[in-house]
Amino acid sequence: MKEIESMSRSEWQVMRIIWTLGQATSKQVIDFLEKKTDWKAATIKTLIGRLQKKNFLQADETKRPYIYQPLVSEDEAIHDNVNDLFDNLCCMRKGYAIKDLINNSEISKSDIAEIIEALNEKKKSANCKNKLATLEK
Amino acid sequence: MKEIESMSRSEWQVMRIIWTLGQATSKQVIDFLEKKTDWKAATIKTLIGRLQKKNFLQADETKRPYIYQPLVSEDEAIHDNVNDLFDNLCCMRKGYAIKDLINNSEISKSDIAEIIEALNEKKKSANCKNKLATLEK
DNA sequence: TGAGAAAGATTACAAATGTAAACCAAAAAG
DNA sequence: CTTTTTGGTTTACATTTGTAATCTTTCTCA
Repeated sequence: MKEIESMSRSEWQVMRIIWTLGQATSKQVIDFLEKKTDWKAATIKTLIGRLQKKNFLQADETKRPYIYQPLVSEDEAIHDNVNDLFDNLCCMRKGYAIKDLINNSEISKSDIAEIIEALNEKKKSANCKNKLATLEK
Repeated sequence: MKEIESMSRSEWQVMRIIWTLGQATSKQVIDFLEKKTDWKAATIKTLIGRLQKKNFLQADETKRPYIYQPLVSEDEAIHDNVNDLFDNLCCMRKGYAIKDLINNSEISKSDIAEIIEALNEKKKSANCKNKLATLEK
């Protein structure tokens, strides 16, 4: 598995664009990010380069404006990030955080249904460690 | 509001301990982290110092082994982090990610119930933007 | 009270990151 | 075909981060 943790915060921004578009040319990435941030084109180019070096991005170099494609999926990346955040979090807080997250997220009705489904499944096996236990290795 | 984003990954580890304990002496932090990581005591001291400088930690200096207290709550920090991650994520993916998160988390039965409650509330107002809309500023 | 241990402060330094200009090669335009 | 523009590569440099040793001030215990 790839080390998502080694992706820096600005690199993450670049990946976001490419994930959403599926693949993209540097121009596309630059156009989007110049609107959203005040980075110069050169900066974004650097970021793309680093992402390639770190093997998060791959360029199809057969035709000229290269087309960059992600080598990690957004799902995988989000998964790693969130889990890293939630790991070692006592379950009371997890519950709270998930609720908070849901309250702040737009989700579709069908997804809501699926999540409730998953929760009902969970209910069967729910059990909880105490606060301090979460600090142990 | 504080800029949680400026907390580095190792600093986050330190905060974790202090959040969980409520407050802590450097020794407590060091003891925990020396078990969990291979950082030297000096390293952890540096991290504590930086957290103070960044105003995430405050030391009660009235008595001698200082007692360090968080100046941001764990809930707030988690909230900022997760939301930052989920922001600009199209809602299909949010749904998926939340489900994934739930599947990988231990949560208590009562929290599960509360989350389901929150979801039912959400259901009423569910509506969704498309993928590309998430890239706009 | 004096010596050693513990805690806190200062200094150090390499690697990663943020930020970008400069340079070079390929494509588009005239 | 030359010129211009665009995309890609290299180089640059300050700041932050990871990692820690050392120095200094307090405690503590003999």
